[in-house]
Amino acid sequence: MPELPEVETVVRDLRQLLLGQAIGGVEVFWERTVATPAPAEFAARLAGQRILGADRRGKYIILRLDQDSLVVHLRMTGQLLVVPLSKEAGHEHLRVALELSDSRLLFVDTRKFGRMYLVRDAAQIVGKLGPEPLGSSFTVQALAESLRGRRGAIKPLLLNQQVVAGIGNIYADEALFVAGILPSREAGSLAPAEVESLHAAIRSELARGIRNRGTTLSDYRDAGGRPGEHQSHLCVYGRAGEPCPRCGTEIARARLGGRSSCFCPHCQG
DNA sequence: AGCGTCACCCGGACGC
DNA sequence: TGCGTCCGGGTGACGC
Repeated sequence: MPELPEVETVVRDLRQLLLGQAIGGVEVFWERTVATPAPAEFAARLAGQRILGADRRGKYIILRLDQDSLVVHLRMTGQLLVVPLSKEAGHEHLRVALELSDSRLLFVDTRKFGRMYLVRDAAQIVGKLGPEPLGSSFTVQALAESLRGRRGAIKPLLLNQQVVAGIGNIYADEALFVAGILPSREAGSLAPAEVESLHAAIRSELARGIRNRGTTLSDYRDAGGRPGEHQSHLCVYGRAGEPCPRCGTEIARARLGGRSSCFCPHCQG
């Protein structure tokens, strides 16, 4: 499932593969994948534009074009695949296909959650996101400021993209484990040293995920069709009932804000 | 404003 | 085996 490290990996690949290519024909097989504008306008406006850049903001992929930005969110099961023109285009769960100068860019998405937005300015989609967790504006002070006075649990707050852009369920659980903080802790009650640990853990866990080219739990592939390798490094996510890798206590699971959270009751007590 | 809940999807895991 | 049911993941809409 594409979280920030997977998206970062995809963007790096797209930058290698797509820059300078012009968009030709566009086919939309699942209309709802194109969130804006309507599919007919989407295809007409894309045609003829060149791809000038590929960037990431939070979990959004931004392809910078001559006139517009094509903003893509993969959600759970979306994949952007670059395939040679010579290869036949058919693909299971193919939602959108862009014909380029010397390849095809395919949006494949089994569960149909992923979305594409064609907009003049990417800020229309990503403008309200919080700071990049690996960027210089995400400081200990910025995190402390976001937590101040919050009565809700820390875990759901970490998933709030306006607090920090790009933390998903996997990395939220892992960062809280590394920082030794229970997911149910009241966010505003964290001591300064805990905020500092959490800040460091968020950055180190995301960086580690990127180094491993992302987490592959089921069907994630990067733009070259390869799975990531980070899943074997996870300490608590998806391991309820198994022993904690640090102390051996059984990993527990709880529901917070409608999401499942895995944690070690001893290390995170 | 902040916090919780739900809809959107469907493959896979599970129970019978 | 085959059928039914539930779960999960990110985001935005909605209600309190």
